[in-house]
Amino acid sequence: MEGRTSEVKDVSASGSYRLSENDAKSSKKKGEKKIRKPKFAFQTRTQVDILDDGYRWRKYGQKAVKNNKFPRSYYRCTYQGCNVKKQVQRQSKDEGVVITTYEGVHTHPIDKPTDNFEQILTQMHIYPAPF
DNA sequence: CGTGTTTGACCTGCGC
DNA sequence: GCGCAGGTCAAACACG
Repeated sequence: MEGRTSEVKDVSASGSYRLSENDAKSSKKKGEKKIRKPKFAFQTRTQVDILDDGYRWRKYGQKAVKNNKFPRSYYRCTYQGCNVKKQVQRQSKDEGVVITTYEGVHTHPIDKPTDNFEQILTQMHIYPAPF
């Protein structure tokens, strides 16, 4: 299987919901105008968990979750200054359903052209933090 | 040669 | 205080 088999129709419909990001990093100062890291959870209907959104990702770990029978994959952006984290988890009920969670925002242009996925990225840009 | 992937070990927080 | 759970990093290896 080549190419991206990512059907984000579910997301386009109404499968995108933002989660509250609790950045427990700057717990020293209080008046710090620290921007929180927006977290996005995408439900994608794909056969493979390797969702290529156009960015470079480096897997840095794989742990199993109790709620899911399948292990969760942890990815991180390899771009300097772009410490964006991505997590991919497969549904135990439906192997065809993959949950992609993006944490943080990219500070660099895409390195690879994407078809409908680029559209999704545009959508997530429309969905800023609920602040 | 560089990049990315893989697995295990390690660290921290919390519960009891 | 110890154990468990979850999460992260590092070294080595494989591949282009």
